[in-house]
Amino acid sequence: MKFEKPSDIKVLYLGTPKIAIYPLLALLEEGFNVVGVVTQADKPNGRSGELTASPVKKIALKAGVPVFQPAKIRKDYEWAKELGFDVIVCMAYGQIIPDELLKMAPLGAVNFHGSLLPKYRGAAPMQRALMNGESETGVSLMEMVSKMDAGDVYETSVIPLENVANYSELYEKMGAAAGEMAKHAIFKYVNGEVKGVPQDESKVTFAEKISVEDEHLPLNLNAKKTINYIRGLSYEPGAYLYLGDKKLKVFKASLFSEEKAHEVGEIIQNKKHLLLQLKDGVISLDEIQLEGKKMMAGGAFLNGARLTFPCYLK
RNA sequence: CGCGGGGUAGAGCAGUGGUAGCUCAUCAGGCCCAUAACCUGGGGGUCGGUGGUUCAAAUCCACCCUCCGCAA
Repeated sequence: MKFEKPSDIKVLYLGTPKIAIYPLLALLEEGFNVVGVVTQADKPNGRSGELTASPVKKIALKAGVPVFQPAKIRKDYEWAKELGFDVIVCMAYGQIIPDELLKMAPLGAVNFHGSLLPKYRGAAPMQRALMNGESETGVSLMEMVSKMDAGDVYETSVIPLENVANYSELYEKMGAAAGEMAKHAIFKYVNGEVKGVPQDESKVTFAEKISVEDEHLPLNLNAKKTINYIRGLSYEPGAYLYLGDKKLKVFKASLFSEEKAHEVGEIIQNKKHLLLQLKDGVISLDEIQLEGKKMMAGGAFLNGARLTFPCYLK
């Protein structure tokens, strides 16, 4: 059975954060018949505690698409039976989707994943790729199967990382790439025009979720790895070190010199740059934020910090 | 009523009742082969807002606005 045009195809879309709006917008723009959007429940936002709808929900409401927000989709998916859809498209939904629900889509279920599979399966592929200093990553359109991120890959789009400043920038690029792919790839997929390629199990790696401990910048890495580590966590959630008992987040760092004249973790006195000694060189902390303060340049921080030397970060 | 830290010169900060300061930036001049270095001098602030206490408030009290960290 062939579909003549996107409007003949009934799509159930699953997604939650900002990055997941790109494929949804692309599908809507192309004229797909999006019969439902599934997203995480509204959550209290920040200090105010106001309930806030997910970015994907906002788009769905604006487009007049019915929204479903099961607290636990593992148990709560009966509503989907009456919906009647041909295909499931997913990106960053945030819950594991039960096989029974996947099977409800006669033409299959696909997911946009933020890595070049089989590398970086899991929760934080973009951050891990940057932290590991990869030269490229990308987005993969893959079949959803019960094993996480293990399905056949239909299409990939490569994103070079050389000029990507940080995770936030990659996040935007990844979203845009997924959106571009969604414009044509879903239509080809439902018409059976693309062939799934099984993942090479011997090349599988995992990108574990970023934990609270991960956010604490380790000082035993070399300068290059440290800079990449910071890059992978910037601007959200931000890698931090302790200055006294306060957290000092570092959003951007650069190599300053290869000197090894001080102790690892020591701040080196300098008028313009906030310099940190590492085991194989000195890095400049260019954009930082002290707990309770705004983000600022390292030099600006030095103007008012009144540090007493020697001073250490840990 | 989740916990907590801020809002003082363009930037970053100090200053808890008595004529508003520091570092950087900026402007002028000087030194120097030269300089982002150094020296001298200058400009720039109704101290988030409103009300109150006081002879006197950036500083104490009340309320409000606003920014941020943690936790969710």
